[in-house]
Amino acid sequence: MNRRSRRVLFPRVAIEVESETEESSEDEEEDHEEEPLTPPTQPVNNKKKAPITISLKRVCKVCKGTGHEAGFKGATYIDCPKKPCFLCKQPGHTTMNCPHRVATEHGVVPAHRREFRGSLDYLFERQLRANVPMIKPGFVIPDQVDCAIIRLHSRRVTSLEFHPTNNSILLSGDKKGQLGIWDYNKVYEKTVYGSIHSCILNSMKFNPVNDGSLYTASSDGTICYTDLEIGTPNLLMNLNPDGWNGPANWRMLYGMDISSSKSLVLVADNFGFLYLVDMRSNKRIREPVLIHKKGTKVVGLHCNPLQPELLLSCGNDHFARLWDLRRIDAGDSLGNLPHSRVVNSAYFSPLTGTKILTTSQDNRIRVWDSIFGNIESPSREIIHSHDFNRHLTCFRAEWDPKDPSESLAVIGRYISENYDGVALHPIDFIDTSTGRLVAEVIEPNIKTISPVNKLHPRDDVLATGSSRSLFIWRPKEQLEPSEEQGERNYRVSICNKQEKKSKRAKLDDESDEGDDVSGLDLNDKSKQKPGACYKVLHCPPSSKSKSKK
DNA sequence: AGAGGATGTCGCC
DNA sequence: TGGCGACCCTCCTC
Repeated sequence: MNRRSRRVLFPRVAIEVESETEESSEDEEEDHEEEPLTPPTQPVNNKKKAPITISLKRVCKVCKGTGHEAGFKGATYIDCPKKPCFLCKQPGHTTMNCPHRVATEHGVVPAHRREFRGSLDYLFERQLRANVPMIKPGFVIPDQVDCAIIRLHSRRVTSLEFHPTNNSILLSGDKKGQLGIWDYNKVYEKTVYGSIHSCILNSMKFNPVNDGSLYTASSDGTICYTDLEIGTPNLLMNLNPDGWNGPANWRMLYGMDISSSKSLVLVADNFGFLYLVDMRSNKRIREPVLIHKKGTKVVGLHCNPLQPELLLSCGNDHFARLWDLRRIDAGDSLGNLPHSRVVNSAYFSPLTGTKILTTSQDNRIRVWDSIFGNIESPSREIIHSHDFNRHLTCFRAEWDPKDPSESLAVIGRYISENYDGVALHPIDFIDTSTGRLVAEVIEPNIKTISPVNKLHPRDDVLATGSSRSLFIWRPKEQLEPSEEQGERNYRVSICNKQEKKSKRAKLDDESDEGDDVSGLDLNDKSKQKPGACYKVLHCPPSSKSKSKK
């Protein structure tokens, strides 16, 4: 086709310009000013082509309407006013002035006091209530990055687990199926096993009788059992023995837990089925059981810490479900916990196992105070921004296993806040008994969202997976005081491309530690060195200057 | 610096 | 029930 005929066939182009002369100061319109806009001449032979309209009006990126704009203005995001609030999902206001955003109570919707008291309530009062401490201790918040490992993984982190006996070992799984092992007390001691799985490592659990080995479940449809010293995976179960036969047949494993008293590995797939594998014989026992709506993903499984027969599952059918492992059959759950959208996670409380904490895509964290009562509605709903699934690992609120009152939970936040001109996504510590936001933890160098968080079972330590990097947080008061106010050193190890690049530049003979670089931005790749100890500006949540307009 | 791609859920037909 | 487009405050690579 020559140039001439191309022009003839091209549809008519109309141009709309902003009518009212706005205070068009620095805006991008000037770019268009001199453009030789296609002339709407020669409308020959273009009857069938719809005219193209080029609009120079300010258009909202979200609703395409005029008169307003949505998007980032500096570090503050402006919502489209025509959409319901992005946080609480209610119409009539935007996230910026959502009452749940600025209130420390974070939007708690308590359940009505129930008059009904069944026999299980009495059982709870008689046998378990005495073990539940009534006085809540002060929370210790790990709010200062102590060390970090940048780009340990080549894809985003999907799961984290602390070693059950070695206090400073953190395991991490990623979207590629790789397994990272990091001793954060010796920051530069890290290993990545690249051939455990072929895609997303969704869940990992230690063998309760051998803490040197790990069970992992993956979207490749396998469970692997790996000795951490050797790193060679042993295939325990493979749901796709015939390879790829299209998405309708490819089975992926998500939720996994271990019932140590029954010596079982419990794992569930993306079609709603639960599989039971005996840990002694490494054989599957009984047929898979449909525990959620057929064809929907079961994303979480959790065994009750005190009652070995109780299992909690959650999934994409908008339910968390309670099961009795002694008689588990399709449709025969002990209880169903309804949600309005997908349930990302559901956990029993870590000590007594009598509470349930769930995270749902509807931007709500729900708490059931007693599994023995009426569980049709939660005791509390806590509004919290975590509605995002694509591109990111799902957000999950997790209990602090050290909190004797079983009320503190940690969860990353999707929505950003403007901290001194930088958009940061905090990690929230929430008192689930009141919904109060106990702390929002940030670090100016972590500019990516931190959906994966794990609190240490014994130490006051928080591990965070953010994009491909890992961070270890400790309470400020437990760290050495800073030399200058507002600044602190933390140890950083940088991996992957950066490491290779640095080796090429013959920097690898430099000392691993003590390489202070003042005011370094970890995102500024040109200034990075491997194994350096960076001095960063500390921006504590208490002294942050949130700009709330 | 900016475009493009990977990616999961949901509602509509 | 299945296909498809919309969602839309990501993050990485080229």
